[in-house]
Amino acid sequence: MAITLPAPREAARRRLLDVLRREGPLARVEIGQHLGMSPASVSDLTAGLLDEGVLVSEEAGDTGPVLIRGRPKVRLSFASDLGCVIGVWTGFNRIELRLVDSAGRNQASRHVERPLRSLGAEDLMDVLAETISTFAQDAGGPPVKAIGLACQGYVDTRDGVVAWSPVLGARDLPLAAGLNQRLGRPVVIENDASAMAFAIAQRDPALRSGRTACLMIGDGVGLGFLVQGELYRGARSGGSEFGHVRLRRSGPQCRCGGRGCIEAFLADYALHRDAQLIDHRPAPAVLIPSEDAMNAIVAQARAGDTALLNLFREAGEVLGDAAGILIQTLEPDHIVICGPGTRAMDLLRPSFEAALESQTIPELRSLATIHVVESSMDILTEGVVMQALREMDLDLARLKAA
Amino acid sequence: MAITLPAPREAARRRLLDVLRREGPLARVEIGQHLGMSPASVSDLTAGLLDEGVLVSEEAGDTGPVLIRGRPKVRLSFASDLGCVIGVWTGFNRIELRLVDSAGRNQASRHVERPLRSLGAEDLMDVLAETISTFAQDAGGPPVKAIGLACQGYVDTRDGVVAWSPVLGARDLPLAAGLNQRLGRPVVIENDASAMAFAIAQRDPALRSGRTACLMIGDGVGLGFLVQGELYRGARSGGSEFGHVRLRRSGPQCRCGGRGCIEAFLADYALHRDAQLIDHRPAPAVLIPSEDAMNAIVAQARAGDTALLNLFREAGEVLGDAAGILIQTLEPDHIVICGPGTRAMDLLRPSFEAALESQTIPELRSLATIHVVESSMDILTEGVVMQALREMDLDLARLKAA
DNA sequence: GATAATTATTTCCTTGCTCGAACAATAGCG
DNA sequence: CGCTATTGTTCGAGCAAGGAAATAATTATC
Repeated sequence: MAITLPAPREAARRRLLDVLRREGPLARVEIGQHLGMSPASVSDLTAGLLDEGVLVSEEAGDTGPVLIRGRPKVRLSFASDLGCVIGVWTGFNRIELRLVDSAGRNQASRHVERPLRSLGAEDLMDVLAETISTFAQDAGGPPVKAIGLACQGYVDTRDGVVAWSPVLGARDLPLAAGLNQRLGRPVVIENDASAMAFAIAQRDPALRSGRTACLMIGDGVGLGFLVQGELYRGARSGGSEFGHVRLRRSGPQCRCGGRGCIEAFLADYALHRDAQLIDHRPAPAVLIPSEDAMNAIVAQARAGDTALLNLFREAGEVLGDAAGILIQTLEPDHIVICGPGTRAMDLLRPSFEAALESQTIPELRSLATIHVVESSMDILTEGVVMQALREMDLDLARLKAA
Repeated sequence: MAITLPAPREAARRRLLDVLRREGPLARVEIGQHLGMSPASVSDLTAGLLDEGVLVSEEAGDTGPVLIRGRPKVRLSFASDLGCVIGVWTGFNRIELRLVDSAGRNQASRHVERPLRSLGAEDLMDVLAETISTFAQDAGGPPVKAIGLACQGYVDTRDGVVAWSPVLGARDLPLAAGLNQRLGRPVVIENDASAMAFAIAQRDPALRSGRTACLMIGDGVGLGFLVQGELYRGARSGGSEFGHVRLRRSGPQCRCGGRGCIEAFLADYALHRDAQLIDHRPAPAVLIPSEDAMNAIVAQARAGDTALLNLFREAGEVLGDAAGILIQTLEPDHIVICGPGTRAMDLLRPSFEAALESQTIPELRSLATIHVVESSMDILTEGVVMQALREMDLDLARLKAA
């Protein structure tokens, strides 16, 4: 029963479903233009997918009055009965959830305040599984076919293992298998910065060509690196732990245990902590400050608080150094700075640009376009859902039946 | 006359010639095993190449008595009349040359002492062209079909332009075109660290799988990064300028104009200069010290000179930091440390390992195998020759006629 | 309302790559 | 002198992909 498709066919199928999910319902000719294939080949491919019930032809009448003459386009879209996918992001004390149908359309979302760190491995997985299934039940709708989960730390995507995560307090945690066991659905896990990089690149075609290094600033600092729109995978199929590169030998404390890591200057918890220290207040108990608390710090700095301005100046400098390292190492076409940390980009920018300029070769620096993408963490779930959907693509017909 | 091969055929041809050059004469079945193709397909491919005169069948008798039964293997090899390729490396005050036949066998080599920095663009290219053609004449033998040149700096391989090189004192120098014009032969240029990485990986199959970051220490410090045996290419098809990543904000002067770059601690010129300064001698006039001078410094340190030991300790620390950044950014399977600078590896190693350990996550660090490959600069010409040969592979038949 | 124009899709055919199966060639071995 | 092991060749099938032309489905225009 398991129909094994030949490799080229399979790759073509993937590309087709990718473009259809990204660009919405498309006619066969349009798919052909996107993929650089002849309409004949597209017809051939789509025939199989229509046959399997993965795709459906759009009803003729629902596009309203047609203004061009000629035979009207028949757009193809994902079948509505393919089921849904849940995307999850686990922060330090928050879980973001999102339900998406197989075409990539958002159906429901929620976020839950819940500290995860103190839990052991089994409890952690229990809590996650329960949160996810509650969300699925509340959302109702079509059955959930797969789960994608983004989390901080060094994630082995292929084997579904969180190899290292200071936030989850985990080492070699077989998270995908554990959740799969509890939920009875396939689970894909991914580093959160990689997921965000992927999601952002889905929205901007320019970022899908060439090499894109995506620095996410938020609870921590992470890097997602894309080559021709695909996530770069290292030796253990994870992303990098760029946030824990040590840039100042005797810098502030990082939650990884080291000192002077990039994120020890830029992450929300670091900025919040150092802001408290400036005011001679005790270091805060909550490691992850609220959005309001962060906004307050930024506002105070914008009002002219010199000590805080200094803090952001130094953070910007570290960001510039980090971007400089990426430029001199990876020779990227695009540098994207994203995540909640971009809320203070106006404060970071002067020192960021100065640092970047002082340590990169102009010939290399000028190749890389700097993009600042203001993005909250909920886009993350979008990214990891995309990943899960792509993983499913080859099994859609089978999953439909299940 | 220009026979355009379809893309898959072309790729298959490349792979076949690659493996034949690397593994020496091979029978069709053996090629099939290396490439994972059926003998039938290999026969089909080689038929064309034999027809064009690119390959020849080995004479039957010259393997001596056959000890296995069955139809004897007929090994295929590159035709001997395909001509040669010259590989060149330009150092600060030295030019290395090497003549190689199309099968990759070394035929002659030479090195010339010649400072290149003070020359202008035109003079530089004149000198190089003259040196190359003199070498070709002296070496005699089959006609030279192409030239591969490795040089320091940021090299755009696709367009053949040296975008930036403090050693050559060049900016946007169209070196490949200039030499092509003077020599009438196709010229391929490459960053020297990339060329060395490629050459080293040709010798060790392990380095051709997964991701290999190759740090070359010598006149300067460079990085060659390989993914599945192929050189990583950035936005402008060059490698990186990793040697000019600034690791210490107020470190020693670098020849790029900045301060605290990786190579300002590790390159021969930097170690030599700082050794002179320790002895309160004036900074040396010659920027690139001789091999003897470097050996003397190393010997003096090994004898217990504390100031020099300190110098190497600090250099090792920077090397560890550099490797740490690579590990946390690229998640490589292999880190190779190579080049003349490995002569002092015993002095660098303790602080190298301490620094590496103190700033990398164990889960990531343990993935990467550290290789120290003692290699002088002449292996470089090998690497760039390989590149040039590969560039030629599609035109071999045409070049044979020319 | 008939006809022309236009666009989408399908059908059919060709090309090119790869592989499996059958077959030829060759040499050791009993 | 068969038998067997191994290599290499030939031929045909299968498959992907593209192009030409036929077909289908509309709308604009007269």
